[in-house]
Amino acid sequence: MSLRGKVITLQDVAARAGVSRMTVSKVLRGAGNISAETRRRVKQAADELGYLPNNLAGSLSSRKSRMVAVIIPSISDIVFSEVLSGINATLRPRGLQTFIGESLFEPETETELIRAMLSFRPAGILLNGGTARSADAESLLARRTCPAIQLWDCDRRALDFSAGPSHEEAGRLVAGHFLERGLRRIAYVGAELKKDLCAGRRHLALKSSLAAAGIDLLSVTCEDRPRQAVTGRFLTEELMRMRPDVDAIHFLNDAMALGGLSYLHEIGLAVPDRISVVGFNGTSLANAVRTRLTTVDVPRTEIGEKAAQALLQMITEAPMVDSWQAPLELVQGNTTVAI
Amino acid sequence: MSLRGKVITLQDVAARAGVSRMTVSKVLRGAGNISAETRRRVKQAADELGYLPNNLAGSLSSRKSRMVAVIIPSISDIVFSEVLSGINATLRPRGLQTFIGESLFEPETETELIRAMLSFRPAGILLNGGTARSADAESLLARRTCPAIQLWDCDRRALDFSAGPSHEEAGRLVAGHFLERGLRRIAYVGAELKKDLCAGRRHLALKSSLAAAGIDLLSVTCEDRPRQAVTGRFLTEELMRMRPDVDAIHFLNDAMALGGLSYLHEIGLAVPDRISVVGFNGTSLANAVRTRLTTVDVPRTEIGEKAAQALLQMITEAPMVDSWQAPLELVQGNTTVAI
DNA sequence: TTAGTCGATGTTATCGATAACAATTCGGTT
DNA sequence: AACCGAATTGTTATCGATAACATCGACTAA
Repeated sequence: MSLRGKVITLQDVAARAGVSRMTVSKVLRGAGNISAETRRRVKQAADELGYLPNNLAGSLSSRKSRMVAVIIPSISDIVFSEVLSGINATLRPRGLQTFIGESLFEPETETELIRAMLSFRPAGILLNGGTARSADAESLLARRTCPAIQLWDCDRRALDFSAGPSHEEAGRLVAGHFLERGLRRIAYVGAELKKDLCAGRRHLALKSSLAAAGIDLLSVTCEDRPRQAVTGRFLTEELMRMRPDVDAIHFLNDAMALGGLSYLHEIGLAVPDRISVVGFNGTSLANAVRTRLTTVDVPRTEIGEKAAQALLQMITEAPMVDSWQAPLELVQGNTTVAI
Repeated sequence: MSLRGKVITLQDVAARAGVSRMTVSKVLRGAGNISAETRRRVKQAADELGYLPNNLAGSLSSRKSRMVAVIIPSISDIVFSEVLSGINATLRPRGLQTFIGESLFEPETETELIRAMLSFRPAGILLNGGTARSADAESLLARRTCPAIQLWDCDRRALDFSAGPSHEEAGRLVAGHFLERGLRRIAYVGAELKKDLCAGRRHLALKSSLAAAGIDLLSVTCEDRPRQAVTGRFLTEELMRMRPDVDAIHFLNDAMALGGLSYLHEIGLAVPDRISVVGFNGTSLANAVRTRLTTVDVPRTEIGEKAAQALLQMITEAPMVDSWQAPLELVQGNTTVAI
């Protein structure tokens, strides 16, 4: 398909306004000293011609960019999309445009995205910390010419700044919750732990905290099912078959926890009296209409905001710290009605 | 913050491999006839130097791009993120990278995104059809130099191709469902209809189909609350106060329907025996663990795939049709247990 | 009057690649 | 030996902007 003819360039605007290219460039960027009259003429000419600047040329020439690359594992996961909202809300008013890529938790896809995005020489790059990073990705990042920020993970301090919770703290928090209540037959239910490294670290922290108290954590996980409600339900069924006397379960996330909850409800186990259930993320707080799940609330939007603020600081060369640890809060639910 | 020194360019690779810039360019793009030995040397030199092509320069020079711009209203809305998955899955294997922007249903934000993305001269642009489009946006699109595709809306055929359902058909489908069952006290519950034009058209189609059967649709909507479960619940409460004898409700989407459902369950109204409830999207099919809501299923992933396929065709100049209408299916639920 | 200053605009080189075409090499023909 | 065409590699111009500096006139100060 072929679309209209002539592309309007600075030169065309300059000709129409009766000035040089440079003057047009300055007017449109709001740079330099240009008289009011000339500004008016140039703007009018640009409008009349419908001039659209070519960012490829502009950024190439100035070696500056207003684009920020963001790579997250999954767009449909509300967790990441809320982090993204925080990023957008902070960057957009400052004139920076975010470009989003989805890695699907796949290291190769992430690598390709990093390559593609860096090849546009962005003003900054924000990456999710949860994915395993390929050697190629590491070396691309090592040679970057813009600030890089790690999201969602504050334990692994790889780049210029990190914003996210300590997943190890999260694991300990949940362990403490169970131990305080004197629970001892504790299980963990999760999926795709090999892909989602953060979840993996929460799991390990839970396991070792419990081990320190002489408790052996029973983990029911699988790698080939999605980290969603249906899987939570399915694995909980398995768990209850294997060990019907379990009295506490920590789920990888809230979605899986709600799935598990529905099964526990169905077989008549009272939550939290007979069995304690804890999710992760706090997404259920916003979504649930009746069921209030006990969960670890993570300030998702704020993580995005802090990351974006850090980026802005780095772009403007301001001095700064190198990480922001998101506060975690264990929120008690009222789970008597299953979903 | 200042990041390392020298940026590696084609010239550096050329020098190290002992060939000209042009040869390096050809090798790395896989173009032209280059001897195996030269290819080897060039690739090795590029690897050793850690060369990363500068897409700004490349695309500027060739006036070609491998980037595809996608603008959706909301990233956290699972509906759009599933469309996106279909797009990504189709384009990525063909070497096209998608860059995503979030318009938040705001015409000005959408306009700025269109401007920013077009100024990178992408290979194509995919836009959601649901948002009102500003005059500026229209004129930017009119002057585009790449194919443009409209997503999620097949009624308004503005661009080079449209992929999505007919929202008017959806409204009629729901009307038919109610009428077949002899229901006559019918209500509609929705939010932000001014922003989401597609929802608005579904609503109007429902209203006029019912009017044709002599039925007056009662609409309970508001503009200042999110299109989510809590709002569905809240508006359903209002509705039931205003008109307790209502026997059918169509909700803007599944999330709102589930919110409404929980309230109906709470006040003891049996669904679907006493009152019929229909959602929209079919997202509940995947998410619900126990509650199966009656809903209009939209093939979200497939919409993304069809749109991406059309784009690929246009890029390669192949002849083509100008729209794909997504099939809709009204799926019966088993709603006896509220969420 | 004359240099100095400032504001407004223009000139030239450059950013890092690719297109289009030119040049070279080389084995095979006649 | 001279020539030819295919395969390979190089040269030059260009993409559309911006940086850095040059210019020019008007106005001020000595």
